[in-house]
Amino acid sequence: MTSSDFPNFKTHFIGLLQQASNAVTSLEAAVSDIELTRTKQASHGDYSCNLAMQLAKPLHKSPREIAQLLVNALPPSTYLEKVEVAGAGFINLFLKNSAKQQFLHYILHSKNTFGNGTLGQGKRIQVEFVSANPTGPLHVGHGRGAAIGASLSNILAAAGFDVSREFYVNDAGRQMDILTLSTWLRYLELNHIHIPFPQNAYQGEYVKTMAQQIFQAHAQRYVHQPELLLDSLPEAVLATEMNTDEQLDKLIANTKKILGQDYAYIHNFVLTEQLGDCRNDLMEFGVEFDTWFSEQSLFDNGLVAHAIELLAKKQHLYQQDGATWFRSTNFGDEKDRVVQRENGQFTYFASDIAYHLNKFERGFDQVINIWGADHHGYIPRVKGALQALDLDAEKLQIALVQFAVLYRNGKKAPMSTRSGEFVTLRELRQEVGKDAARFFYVMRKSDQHLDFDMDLAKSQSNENPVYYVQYAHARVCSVLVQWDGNVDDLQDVNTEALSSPAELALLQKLIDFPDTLEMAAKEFSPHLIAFYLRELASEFHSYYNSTRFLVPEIPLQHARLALIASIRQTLSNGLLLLDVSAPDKM
RNA sequence: GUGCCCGUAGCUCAAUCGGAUAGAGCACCAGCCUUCUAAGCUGGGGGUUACAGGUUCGAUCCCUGUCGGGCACGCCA
Repeated sequence: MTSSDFPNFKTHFIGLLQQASNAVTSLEAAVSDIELTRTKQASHGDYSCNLAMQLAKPLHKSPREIAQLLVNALPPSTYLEKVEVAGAGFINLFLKNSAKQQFLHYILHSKNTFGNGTLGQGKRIQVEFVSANPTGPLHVGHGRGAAIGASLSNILAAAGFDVSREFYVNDAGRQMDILTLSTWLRYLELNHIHIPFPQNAYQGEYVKTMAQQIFQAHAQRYVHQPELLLDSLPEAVLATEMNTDEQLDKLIANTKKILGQDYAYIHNFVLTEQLGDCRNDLMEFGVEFDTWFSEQSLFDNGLVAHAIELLAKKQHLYQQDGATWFRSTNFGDEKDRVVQRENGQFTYFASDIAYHLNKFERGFDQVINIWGADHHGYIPRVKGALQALDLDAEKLQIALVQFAVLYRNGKKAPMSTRSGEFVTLRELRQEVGKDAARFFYVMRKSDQHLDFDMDLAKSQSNENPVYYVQYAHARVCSVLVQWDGNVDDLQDVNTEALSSPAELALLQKLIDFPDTLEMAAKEFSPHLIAFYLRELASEFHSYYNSTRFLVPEIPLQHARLALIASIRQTLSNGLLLLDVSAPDKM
């Protein structure tokens, strides 16, 4: 038997049920998408089908009666032990033990490709995630998007998609100007020039670090005329504190005027610095991108103006109060949106339209944005813009990740980048470790709120579920080392001896892996992989405690070793999807 | 005020997009190491799925309402 000729049981049985359905009912009454689910109880067989219940109404017969007709019409299968009608009209399928036992050959031949599927059919899919403003270190909230995006990308790749990972760099906006100003003010302080530091500028220590770097490299090179900085700001303000947006904007404008060409240097320095830090941080978290896409480049290449012109040409824009508006209400948005301000500047939305147009022009079959839940109100206008440009908005799918609320010392911790009071992703990694953090993040469904208790995460780092899974992997490795044989020799051994309930349950669990992976890809749900791994590890640990593997009877020993080697392979493949290591020893 | 998300065991979360007796972990109680790793295993108590109706063979899931929590509602990014 080779790895490629093993059928997907689920697909195989759905095909048989489809044939039975065609024999029993007419085309118009037929159910288009036959569902086959795994059973929760062994007495219900391995797979269950509710087709008969769905056909009860159109056929005007009782579900059990239809179920029996379907069973009678079911073509024979070499993998089926028996088929039963049960309960309200379920059709329960029982897999032959031999089919389960032989599945191990498939796993051991497939090795690290076991679980991979063809759902994606090589379609090009882009996943954009994190895309945090490069104005400070990533915090634990960004970590969640990073972990989910990276794991989902891996899952989609395993499911047969051609995945491109992208980080959208917001390097063109006001936030970058505020960071530039903040750094310059700190730099001036190092030159003993003290100007009140605005409350709403970036307070973090990392700003001082960057100022220090500039100071060390260039001394007083960028001091210029700081006395002009406070021009047109009322004296009264200076006496107290600066904390309004208008004051901040005035400071930025003055800074640009004073520094002239040198403004670009500082701006570029802080951007490069923060982006480098971000890239490094993510890399250490196991998250890498194929493309870092610059927002500024959209302006530099005229793509923003081009996108807006295109909308104008298609009659979706109008002028009001001196600004240019996009009629997004025509596409389900609750109000129209400004794309170009009265002062001629394009809005963030305008560059986002250009960005999404560009994504589509790059020819992706599907585009996924992983956004924080606070952006949900933004979806209708972006999809609306795509529709207005006569693009297929269905190709864009937005996966919302709910907020992570951080608790520290039993209290809600602030997470504002501006104030500088936040727990960074780097701190989290150092305190609980990369593996534990990555696993912890995907242990929850992404559209569920996440309570992140730092104290718990730290104190329980030894009880984190990730160690439970890794421990199962290490245990198998340990047994195989003591067996002292070649694992490849187990690929085709006779596995008929695996007949205990625990062994058959484990076999079925392994068979579930490809289906679980496909489901995770379809539903954008990495948490399914994490839960699957924990369940598989649980069944293994239980089996480990009840059964000896290195028994004298060689056929039995080899069969059991083939089973645990397959478990190890599956754990390893699953952990790899989450970028969690699979250690040989613990 | 309007819109979106959510409410499941003491706590943190699942439940294969409407299926059979709603499941795990933590915590609590009682056991298991001279045998392949005890970061493990076995057993136990824990629930009116926020509440009230509705839809149907069948509802944690779909619809309506109430209560409670989060988020978003800018010519900010």
